[in-house]
Parts: sequence; structure tokens; C-alpha cells
Amino acid sequence: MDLGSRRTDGRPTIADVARRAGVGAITVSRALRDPSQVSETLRRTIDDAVRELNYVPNLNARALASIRTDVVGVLVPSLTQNIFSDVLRGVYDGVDGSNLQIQVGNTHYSEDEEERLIGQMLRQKPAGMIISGTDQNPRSRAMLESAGCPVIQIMDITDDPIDTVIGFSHYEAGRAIARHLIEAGYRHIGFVSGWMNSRSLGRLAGLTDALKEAGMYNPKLITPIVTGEPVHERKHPGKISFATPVGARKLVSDLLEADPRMDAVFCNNDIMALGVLFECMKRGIRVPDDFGIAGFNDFDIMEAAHPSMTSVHSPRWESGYEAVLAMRRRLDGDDGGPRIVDLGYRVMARGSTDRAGRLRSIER
Amino acid sequence: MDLGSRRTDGRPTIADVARRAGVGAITVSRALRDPSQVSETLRRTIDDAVRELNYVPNLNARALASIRTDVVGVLVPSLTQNIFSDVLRGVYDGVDGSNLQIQVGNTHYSEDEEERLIGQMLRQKPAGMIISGTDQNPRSRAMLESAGCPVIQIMDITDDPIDTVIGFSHYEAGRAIARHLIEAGYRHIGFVSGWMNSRSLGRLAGLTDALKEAGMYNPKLITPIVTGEPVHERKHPGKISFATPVGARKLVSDLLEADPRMDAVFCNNDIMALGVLFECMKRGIRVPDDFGIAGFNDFDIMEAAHPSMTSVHSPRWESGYEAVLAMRRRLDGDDGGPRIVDLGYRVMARGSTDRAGRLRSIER
DNA sequence: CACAGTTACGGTAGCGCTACCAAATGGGGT
DNA sequence: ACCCCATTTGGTAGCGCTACCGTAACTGTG
Repeated sequence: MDLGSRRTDGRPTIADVARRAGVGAITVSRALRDPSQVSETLRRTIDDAVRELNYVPNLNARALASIRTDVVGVLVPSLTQNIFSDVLRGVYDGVDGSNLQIQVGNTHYSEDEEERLIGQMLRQKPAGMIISGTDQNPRSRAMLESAGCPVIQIMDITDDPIDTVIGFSHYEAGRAIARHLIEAGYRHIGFVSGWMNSRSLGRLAGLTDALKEAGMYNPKLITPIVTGEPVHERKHPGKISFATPVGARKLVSDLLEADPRMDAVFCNNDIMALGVLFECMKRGIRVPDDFGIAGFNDFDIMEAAHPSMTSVHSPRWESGYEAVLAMRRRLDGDDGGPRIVDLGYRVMARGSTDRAGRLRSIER
Repeated sequence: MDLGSRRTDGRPTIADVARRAGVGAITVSRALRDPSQVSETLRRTIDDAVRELNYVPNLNARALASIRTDVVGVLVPSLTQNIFSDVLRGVYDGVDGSNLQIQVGNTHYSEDEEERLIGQMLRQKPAGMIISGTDQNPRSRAMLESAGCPVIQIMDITDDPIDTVIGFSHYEAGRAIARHLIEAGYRHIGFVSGWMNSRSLGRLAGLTDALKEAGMYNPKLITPIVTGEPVHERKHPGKISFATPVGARKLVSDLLEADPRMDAVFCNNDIMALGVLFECMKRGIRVPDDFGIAGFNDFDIMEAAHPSMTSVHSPRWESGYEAVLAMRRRLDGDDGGPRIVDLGYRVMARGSTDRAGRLRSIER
């Protein structure tokens, strides 16, 4: 009665399916992985046997035998900010219906941590890697270049991707919001931010370049820049301190003191923009007439605020989704796709910067 | 020159480590998995060999040989809402430094999908399961009960957990917010919600029970209840429509029309609470004097709003974090922990319900 | 009919690890 | 001296799958 040793867990194996279908195990394997290699009749017989036995392939055995896995490594710098929650949502939506598995790594905005996680993930021979940003350090970049699997950088754009980049230009987005504020009639435009990563810096560069070109650049209206590795609690329920609305209220107050002529701010993110709005409410500053406010990312709440809040829509969900779709195409053997995909951004002009009154008929 | 067939990828195996350390492969295996089984000297020799060769265990082979994996399945009903982003953040923080891997599944608030995902995950013999809510259907529950691995339900509480439950009582939270609104002096208290899950329903039940006891229950002030499986876009960048602030503005307008005496609302979530706040701003209704607003979850933005917004703090990050810690204790052989862990909630009384003026000295 | 080329299927031998059993060692009691 | 038991180490035989190679049958060409 040797019906399987105690090392098995009783689940049917490919051999059981093969026996039932009256074929070799390897044929079942082929029928499952690439049905075109197997004749129509046999395929049908095998499919029936699979269904009758309720057979599910053992992914570990498959990975062990084939070296290659179905795991896609996804590296994000943070889970605290909604940005990367949206990205991950796109990623998970993108893998729906495929056999890919997602392995998420959190770099905590640290290059060293990123390097460590890349090494760790690549050792597991993933099917592919999706990684946020284009500012990996040289060692990380070298590892990814020689990884032998698709590597997709997201949420930024560059002329020189490791492999494929899908995202948008933060610099251009910064320029665009500057143009919008200038067109709306603001003349003393500031910038509010907490800790800045390379993408934030890109937006600020776009803003300052555009302001300089317009002869409106005033360094006193830029929040002191904080970069480097963010100091924050890793294991803590609280949010990262640099992006809080409370922080924004303090920062905008500082700027108003530095130069009271300030009549608009671009905020590094929507949450800070709301903080600024609430500070204006408290001070009795009228938005948008006395003061314009623009955010970045265009979270839901911006549209519903009163006044509705101008923001720059960033393709967060799309980045994750398109990255996975590109990955799937590559894994299916289609190497022809573009290596640089610009998903663009959109300035969502709303009430909080509508000094010119174009939207006055609509709700503000 | 048969230095490894072409089927290997050149990485050192446990046999390489064993050769170098001059011991048997199985001893290396033991030294890595449970060092206490190996003598001090050998352990040191083996550790050195591991380091020199830069050996990394092949998790697939380990899983195949031992049936057991290091994968923890985590099921959440949604990734769209920040709630479960926070939970996942806690989960990922909790596994930091362990060898556990996280596999996330999104049930999209569907019992059938949940059942399917549970089956799929259990077939992979996970180390454990973490699952949101306590309202699994009977088949799901049966599967989990016979899974043979720790199962931790989170974000709700029950007397009858499948295995372990870590969360808080939504019913009590609903009662608490009702008490707070009554104490603040409101008399016509409403409830605004979009689509409701079982936890939302628990909060509403707590609210209505408390209102009835106070003789203040008025069904006209309750948004028509929408339950069942939510109709929403799975593969779409947009948010689920039922929880938007725009929706909340419409819903609160409807309630005001149904009974203009309404002087406060409890909102099913913070985002809707902000929507209501913005609607009040537009209509010139003074908060909190004419109208009180309370939300649920206590996202960051609530504290920074103007007026600052009352909400109920829910232990989202903590649920994920504590669930993983409990899981790790169980996997380390400690079966003695409590099976029901109430993480509690906290009513964060702020300006938006401070009709009594107790906070007037502080910023509102 | 011989031949090469193609298609369809199967057998064997692992992938890297660990469960299981066995063996060697050391110490304490009789 | 003996045995017994606990501790430490090793050998063997898989786990379930697929890469690789082989065989058999078919096709078209001269």
C-alpha cells in the first residue's frame, strides 16, 4: 500500500495526470506550457484529466527544474505615500489573469537598500524587474543591465534607460505648472516642499527654469531644499513627516514671512497643497483671488475640495499597469516594443488657481 | 571539464558549501535552518564557507523538498482605498528582517473571488494566511480551518475566529462616535456612506443603536444603504466611485433636503467627511457651529484640515504589523499567544464637532 | 524506394534541497 | 566491562517538474 510516501501532500502531480490521460509526463508538461506543441486530440484528453483531478502545477518544482521563475520583482521607494499604492494597484491589475507573481520590495528611498534588494531579487532569477525611478546607483545599474531579464523603470523618464522606461517628465511637469500659474496672473510664485527626491528636484528645476525665463524667479520663495536619505521611522504607524499637511502649513507661513508679496505656490504634492489651503482659510487669505495654490499628483480629493484644487495629474496607476503589460509582452517573446514610453502628465486647472475667473461660471 | 551542466546557473549550491566546509550537505542545511542543532565549531566553519562563496539558498528547492514554504498569503478587499495600503505597509514592515515572503491577493470585495484566492493560495502550502475581515463565506472558512497553517483575520473582531483575530470593533466605534456627537450637543445626526461592506454596516449599527437609545434615531438622515458586491472597474486608474468626496457632497445634500434639521453627520470614511466639509463651505454652513462632521479612519489630512476634522482612528498599520508578528511567533513554535486581540479605536475629537467650544482655545 | 526534413511524443536524468533513517560519538549508571 | 540514551553528523532517496536527447511516424522530393 505505498500510495505515496508521507513526504507528499496528496495533491495530484503531473505523473497522475499523465497516467490518467495515458500519455507521458513530459507531454502533459508541454500541453500545459505550450499547447501548440501537442496535437489537438491529446491536448483535449490531457485537459480533461487535468480538470478531473483538479491538478494545479507545483510552481516550486517548475522553477527548480527550469531555472526561470514567474516572479516579477517590484521595487518602490515607499509604501507610505499614496503614489506608490496607486502604482502597485496598477501592477496587481496588470498581472490579473497571468501566472506572474509579484514580489514587492521597499527601498525606503535608500540607494543602499535599493542595491541590496536588487541583488537579493536577482539571485532568485525573477522573470523581470520593475523599479521606480531612473536614479539607481552605478552598481545597481550594472546588476540590472546584466540581469538577463526585462527591467522596466517607471514613474520618471530618461533618454538612457537600463532597458525600458515608462513614465513622464517631472521637469516638464514643473515647467507646465509654472506656465499655468503665470498665465493665471500670479507674479510671485513660490514652492513648498518637504524632503525631496530626484523626481521632486526635477519638478522644481522645471519650475525655476520657467520662472527665470519669465523674469520672475525669487529664491526667497523656495522652501529650503532637504535631500539626502530621508530620516523617517521605518517601523512606525505614522506617516513620513516631510509630506504632512501640518508641515506644509508651517512652511508656507515661513515663505510668507520671507516675502509677503508671494501670491501663489506650487506644492510638491497634493497633501501639502491642502495644508496650504487650510492655512489660507485660517488666515483669511482668499483662494484663488489673493493666493493661488497648485498641487502635484491629482489625488481624488483635489477635485472635491472647495475651492477645487489645481494639480498635475501623474499616471501612477498607468505606470504600474503599462509596466506589467510591457513585461508580459516581453516574456511572450515580443521584443519589438518601444524602449521609452512617455505617459505624459496633465495640468488639471481648477478653482484654486483660477484668478483670471475663467472657471467662475463653474463651481470653484 | 564538466564543471556543471548547462542546466545550472553557476550559483553555488549547498553541496559547494559542504565541500568547502568539509562537512555533509545535510549538516549545512541544518546549520542554516536551525543552528542549535549543529556544534559551535562546525557552525562557524559553515558560516565562513557560506560567506566566502556568497551562498544564497534556493528557495524553490527548499520549498519543493520540504512542502512548506516561507510565503505568507495576504488577502485584502481593495488596494484602492488607503486603508489597506496602510495595512500592507504594516505587513511589509512586519516581515522586514525575517525570511517570510508576502503574496498579496485582492478580493475586490467579492466573496467568490476571496474563495478562489484562498484556494489558490492554500494549494501553494503557505506558511500562513492573513485575511481581512471576519465575514468569509462557509466554504472559505472551511478551507482555512483545515489549512494546517496559522490564519489571522484582521481589521475586525469576533468571538469566533477561524484561528486568530486581530482588530477592533466597528460596532463599538460607531457607538462611540454617536456618543461623542450627542455630547457635543448635536441632536439630528445623520450618516453618509457610499457602498457598504460588513465593517461599515457594523459601524452604522453601532451608530443607530446609540441614537435609538438616546431617542434621536431618524431614518431619513441615513443615506440609502448600498451593499452586495460593489460594482466598480477592476482594471481602471480611477477610484471606486462609492467613496469619492464628490459623491459625499451629493449625498449630504440629499439628506439636508430630506430633513433640513440635520445638524451633524458621521461619514463612513474620511474622504467623504472632507467632501461634506467642502459642501458646507460652498453653502456657507458653519462647521462646527451649524453642523458637525465626523469621519472614520483618521487619515493625516483630518488633523490638518480647517477646521480640523473629528475622526475615529483605526489601527490599520498596527493590524498588519501585529498580524505578521503574531504569525512569526506562531511559526517559531510559540502557540501560546492570545487568539483574540482587540487593538481598539480612538475617537479623535477635533474642531469639526466642537460645537461645545471646548477646543476653542486651540485651533479649530 | 531512399533520403532528409518535419512533427509528435517519450525516457532519462537531473534542478537544489530536506525528510528519513542510520551511524558514530560521548557520558553516565550498573 | 557492559548497556542505554542523548547528541551530533552523514547517506540515501526522493520532492514535482522540465531540459535534453532519442525514437517513431509522417511528408515531400528525386
